Amino acid sequence: MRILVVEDEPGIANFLKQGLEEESFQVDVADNGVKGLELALSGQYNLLLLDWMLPGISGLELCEEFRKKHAQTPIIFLTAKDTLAETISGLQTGANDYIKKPFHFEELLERIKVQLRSNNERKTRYTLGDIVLDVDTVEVTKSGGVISLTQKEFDLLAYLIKNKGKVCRRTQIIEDVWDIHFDYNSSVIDVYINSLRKKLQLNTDEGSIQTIRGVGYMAKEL
Amino acid sequence: MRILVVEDEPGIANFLKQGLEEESFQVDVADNGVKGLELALSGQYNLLLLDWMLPGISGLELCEEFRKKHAQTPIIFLTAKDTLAETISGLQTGANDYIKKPFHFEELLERIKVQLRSNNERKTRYTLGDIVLDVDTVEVTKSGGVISLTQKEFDLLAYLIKNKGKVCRRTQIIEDVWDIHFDYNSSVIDVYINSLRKKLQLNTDEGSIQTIRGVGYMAKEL
DNA sequence: GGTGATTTTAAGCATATCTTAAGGTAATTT
DNA sequence: AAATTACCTTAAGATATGCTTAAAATCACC
Repeated sequence: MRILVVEDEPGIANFLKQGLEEESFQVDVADNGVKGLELALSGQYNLLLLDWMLPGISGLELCEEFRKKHAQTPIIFLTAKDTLAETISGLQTGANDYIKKPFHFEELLERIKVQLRSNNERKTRYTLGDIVLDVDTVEVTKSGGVISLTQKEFDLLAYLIKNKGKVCRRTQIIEDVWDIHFDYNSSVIDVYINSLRKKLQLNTDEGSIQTIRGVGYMAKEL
Repeated sequence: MRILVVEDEPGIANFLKQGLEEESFQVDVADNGVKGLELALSGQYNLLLLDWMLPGISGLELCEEFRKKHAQTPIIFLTAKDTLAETISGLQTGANDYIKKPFHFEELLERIKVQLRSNNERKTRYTLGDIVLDVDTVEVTKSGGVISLTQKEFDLLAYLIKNKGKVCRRTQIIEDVWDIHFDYNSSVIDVYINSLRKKLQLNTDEGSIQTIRGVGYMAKEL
């Protein structure tokens, strides 16, 4: 579960990052609205934690802009007492919850869990290194950039990533992705693996698709 | 909007009833869990406000029982400090939010509004770029000018815009817009997409309807 | 029942996608 | 080291999908 924290006060930002990482979330921090929006739009996060007052783009603007593209991702605002009223009206723009500063970390944590639970009943996004595969939008991005895949390419990649870390046998792949339940002798899989590796520029560096000779393939984080 | 308050302390119960009625909610009060469950199950409420500690059936049990029948109605717990930890775990049983006693009425009110908003989706106007679709008036405008659409065209556009940013599969569209629940092999969707794109002059510029080959279509802001 | 608007079907066309096949490369076995 | 096997890569033919148009069927209203 990846969380993006957009907060300009380093003290609070670090406190959040550390606390959330202890709860085994993956946390990125942006210290201003512009950077925050950029990161958020990369679409790799399961939840956004936004400070209301930010230099550059305000949390409200960030929220509005972000919502145009991503309707699902939950957003929680961190808000100081003196801007509470504004925040509340800001909830109309698409935030899911807010919490007043100063807050107990415990409470924040639970609010996060509520959002993730109610939203993420079904997992819709999978990652492999900096590759993000979104089942809802049928879209694959690598370091934020969209990679255009065909349907079969997408299906195969999805299958491999969903089974990331496990070897997928050729017979399983041909059954589950191609829906062929009898003997086959074809190199379709090879062809598609090849084109995936090309399009995603998978060499040997970061998360890649390994071939397990005599067995099949495996998606693996490095 | 009807709210059910289940609270055994008369002071708090009256305070809530009065405050919420001033905000023009219709409020019923039950002073124990059994009565509360009974009323709740009648299904006439838009939101439940449950005290955690109740004589008879506890708020937790009430929540669990109620959720079996009504998955949608939002539930907010009122919880004393010394039962906070329990409440938090209680959120797992299906509550949507909680608020600690003592609380500011303002905050409770806002949390109620958040729940009612996010749940009720009473949204009547949707936008895609400079296209505005109004469900109430069944009218579509683009940069202010009215575009005349037929019923099916309108339905399809509404479906796509409501799911903006998410891919709508052809099978889903044919189910939800055409109400066809068996196999189909027809190009109705294509025809209607075509006529929408024509009437709305959607080329590639601003917010448009993308075709996701092999899957379906997606309305997307640019 | 007739008329016009709306909805659906059907067919031709263009093109993206899928599959096959064949020659090349790398690993493994004999 | 040669032979064998499995995999990679490329390109071309086959297939499927979507776009467009026009005509047929259906619906709604008078």
